[in-house]
Amino acid sequence: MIEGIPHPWNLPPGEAIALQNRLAAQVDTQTPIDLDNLELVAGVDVSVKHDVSRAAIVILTYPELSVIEAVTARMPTTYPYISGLLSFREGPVILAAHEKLQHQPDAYIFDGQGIAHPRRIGIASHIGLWLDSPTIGCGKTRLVGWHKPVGPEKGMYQPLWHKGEQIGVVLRTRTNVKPVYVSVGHRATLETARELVLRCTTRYRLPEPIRAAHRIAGEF
DNA sequence: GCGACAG
DNA sequence: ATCTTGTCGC
Repeated sequence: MIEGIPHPWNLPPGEAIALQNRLAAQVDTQTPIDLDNLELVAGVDVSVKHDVSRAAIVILTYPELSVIEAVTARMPTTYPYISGLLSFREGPVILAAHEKLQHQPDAYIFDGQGIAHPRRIGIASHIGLWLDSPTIGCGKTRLVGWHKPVGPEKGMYQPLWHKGEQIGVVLRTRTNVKPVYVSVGHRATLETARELVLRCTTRYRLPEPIRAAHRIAGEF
């Protein structure tokens, strides 16, 4: 049972923040993702052009990382971009795309944060709760938190801290290339989240599921 | 008041 | 996110 879900998405900032504070308590950061029996991984991304949001969800086999399904959805962009409230802007179009999915992935990797968020409920956590599924946040830049310098080689990482707690890791996915921000979305542990992101990364900075989703979300 | 601020 | 070409470095 998940209290507070479903809920409306077009909430004024003040109410959106109050909702986040209620939902954050229900995010599961203790259940490991079963990497040994993982078969399908999904990548989620949204592009916005001329007030039209386009979401893409791509399903890849694991560990081969071959794309076997890709769905998209588009709708007018209504909610403004407000730092900390990204899920209210991109959530609806992501869920619309999700309804078209034929396969059921074992885990989703989002372009954005999980609990590495001021109220511990970034877009990956919020959508993870809504779908009651394992999700991981993998952002290209930092929203909140601080960290020591990350070693230069692929696989090295540093804890990401915020208000005395570890909210994620800053992970080097490619040697000598700017690291990414990995955090638990929902129904995952930080260790399994970091491991999956790394295992889904080949020769580029971003993990394949996100690259594939980004590519498709940006198409015409 | 000043600076920060996912996509 | 989006506006936008070439260019430096491994």
